[in-house]
Amino acid sequence: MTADTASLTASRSPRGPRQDNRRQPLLDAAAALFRARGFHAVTMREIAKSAGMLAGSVYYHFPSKDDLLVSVYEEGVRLIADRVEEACQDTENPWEKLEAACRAHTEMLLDESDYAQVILKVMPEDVPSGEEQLIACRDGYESLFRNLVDDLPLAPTVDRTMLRLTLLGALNSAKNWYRSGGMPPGEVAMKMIELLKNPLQEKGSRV
Amino acid sequence: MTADTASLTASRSPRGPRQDNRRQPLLDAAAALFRARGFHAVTMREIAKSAGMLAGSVYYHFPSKDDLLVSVYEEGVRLIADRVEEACQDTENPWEKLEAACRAHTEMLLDESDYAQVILKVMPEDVPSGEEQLIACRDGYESLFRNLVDDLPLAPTVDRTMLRLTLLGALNSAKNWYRSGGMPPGEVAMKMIELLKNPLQEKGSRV
DNA sequence: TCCTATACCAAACAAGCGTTTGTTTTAGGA
DNA sequence: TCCTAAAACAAACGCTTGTTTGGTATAGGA
Repeated sequence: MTADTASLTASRSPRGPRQDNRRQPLLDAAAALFRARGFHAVTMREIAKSAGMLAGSVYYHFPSKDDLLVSVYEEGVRLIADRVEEACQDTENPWEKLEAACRAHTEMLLDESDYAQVILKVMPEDVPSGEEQLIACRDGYESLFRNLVDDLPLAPTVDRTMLRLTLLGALNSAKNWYRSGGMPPGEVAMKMIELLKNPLQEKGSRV
Repeated sequence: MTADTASLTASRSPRGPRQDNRRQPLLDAAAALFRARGFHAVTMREIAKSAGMLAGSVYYHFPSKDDLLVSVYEEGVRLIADRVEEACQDTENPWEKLEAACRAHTEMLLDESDYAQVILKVMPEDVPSGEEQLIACRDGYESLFRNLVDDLPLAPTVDRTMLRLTLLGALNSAKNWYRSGGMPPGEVAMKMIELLKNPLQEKGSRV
């Protein structure tokens, strides 16, 4: 029983004692550092030290710094995508679906996950050897929002692509000014959506 | 006469022959490289080579890589601010002022100036020794948009700070997807403003 | 023409980088 | 208890980095 669960938990080779138990702390450390300072400014020695080991030891778990970043990035997209998809399932109303998705998206990017925040800090072109992989990963996530916007009942003049890009651009930019302790991230998302939904001038406004 | 114009053209010391005639090409080369690849990914040797000199020679014009970046960044803010302020002066209408500003802003960031695009690519925290300087510089520019939004006749429920952040965030994010040859940058700006001004649902829409 | 500050080159510097190598510790299965 | 694979260390590798140094061509003012 214990042997079974152990072998199922292991991610690579079923043989030998303790498998990959330090891989996750290493990813965590890398995620925190990449998010805070970007890909090029972080060294393997820093990542290793933050996980309690030496630089050379990292190469037992990851073949290169680029590969480590790709793993962090993909985990980040996975986490935020899971969370957003889950949030969408609470309602059938297209607007409420989009709002829930934007709340979840913004909460992940502003507050909760170093992994998700790496997506905003590290650009695919920063990592030439993994650029295509990162772009594909990010595009896959964004297609989620494309579907949500496509399902919206909108005035026929509205450009849905531009709406999606405007909305995501505005939400993602919040990481440049957001400080925890003030308005919660979910409220940031809702306020931005309200700005887009409602007209800026009152119907009967004077002047 | 020629002596007078020469001494006025010189930017630093009025004594001695040919003054700083290679400083500008150096800044141009740095701007192009920083914009394309970011601060940490670009080396002094690349910048020097792109300007037709050797790495050590750059230090005759700039005391450090950080200082070089700060000079490029400040020049970028100066260029975009001048252009935006100029664009605002063509009208007295608050909405038209903001629209002209956003058009100019977006044109600079998407098309015209390597210097201006450095502002989006390089984050102040990438350059610790110049962080405060860059932040102050950027904040000064953004206060321009604060004034423009403050002058808008808006419904009293509209949060003007959030509107400014949403608008600028959306405009700036266009550099992530914009490709020249398609929609012109000015139109991108106008479409985003229209999305914010007008309601997304038609007044009498069914469903 | 001589002089001086300008503007660069050529070469090196120390430090730090990502990565490799060979060895050692460690823990579980037999 | 012994064995084996996992997972780490310690040290070095070759290379690149930002920067410094000392020397040199150059061009205008006197």
